[in-house]
Amino acid sequence: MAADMLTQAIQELKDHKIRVTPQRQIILTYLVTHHNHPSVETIYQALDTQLPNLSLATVYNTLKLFVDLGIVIELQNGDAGTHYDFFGRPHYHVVCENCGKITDVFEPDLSGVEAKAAELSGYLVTSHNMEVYGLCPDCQKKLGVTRTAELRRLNLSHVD
Amino acid sequence: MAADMLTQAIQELKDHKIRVTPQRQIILTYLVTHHNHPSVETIYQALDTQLPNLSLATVYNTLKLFVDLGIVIELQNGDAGTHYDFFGRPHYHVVCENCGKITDVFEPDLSGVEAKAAELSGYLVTSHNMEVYGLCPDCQKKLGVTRTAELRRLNLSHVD
DNA sequence: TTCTAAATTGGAATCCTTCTAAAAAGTGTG
DNA sequence: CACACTTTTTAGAAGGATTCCAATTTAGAA
Repeated sequence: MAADMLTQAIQELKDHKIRVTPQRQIILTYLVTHHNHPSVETIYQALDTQLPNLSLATVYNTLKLFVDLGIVIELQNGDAGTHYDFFGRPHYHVVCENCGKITDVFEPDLSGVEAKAAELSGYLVTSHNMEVYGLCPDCQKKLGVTRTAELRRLNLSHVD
Repeated sequence: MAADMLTQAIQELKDHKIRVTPQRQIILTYLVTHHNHPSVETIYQALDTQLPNLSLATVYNTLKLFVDLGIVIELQNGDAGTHYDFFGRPHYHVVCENCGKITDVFEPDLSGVEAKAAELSGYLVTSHNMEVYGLCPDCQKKLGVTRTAELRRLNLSHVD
């Protein structure tokens, strides 16, 4: 549950001797309880009432910290700006190339990939990230595409 | 071979009724023959002698076009700026978290992922991208990390 | 060759992100 | 509890990547 993940993540900060400030707790709580893949701006605005003096720089700093710790991951969806996602459980993302929507898919089973990559590249592998692209159900309807029509179209022109 | 991939990619432009301009041909040729995952700036400077009046905007426009067509893919390596890679053969990338180096790994075998993601998300899936992170062999030496030492370190503090 | 839509150019403008210096707030010690 | 020290936050400036724009040029078709 959410509370567990929060305390676990806060413990992670303590383990690394990183100060647990109100800003960090509140940003972390936001991320644990919202799975909308927020941008920096979204987080900043959402927390305006809780932390009226919160600085954008702090949001940036905090997110970078969380990403370095592996608590949070970064994603791009074609919009300007980076989006963030609490990474409590391994999952990957499917991104809509039309509207930018990001959907979680919990079905990793990519465990072998890291070992294989390490073997082939000589890298000391620490993590991986997988992104799948396509059209979300809503956009399929909006654009009136059927699976076959879409496949035909993709073969002839590019998406604007 | 490279020449084949170039003509094939140019044919792709024609099929989509996209004009084959000198700028596009030259940028495409650069990408087909260089596998250094160049940034926009790298491409711009490399082509300065061939196309003295080339505009940065054209490089941006052209790369976006190629990405939309699926000829080229975008990657980030932690540096500022986006890097590009001709996608003649399916492969994925291993990125060094210390120096930003990007290494190709040709061993997809992720074919099932798209179908699975489509099934679980309802998206009409068109492509996917996989990135693996770690420390490249050079940085392992430079930093004097052994596999076990590194794993221990990763458990205790974050990378700066 | 001529015509038209598409592409390119170069510079301004925009927007995301980082930097900086000063103030504020944790943490440990005596 | 006060002190000293370090980390963190803040606000705004600065930086840098990318996009936008109007004017010019060009590719490709008729």
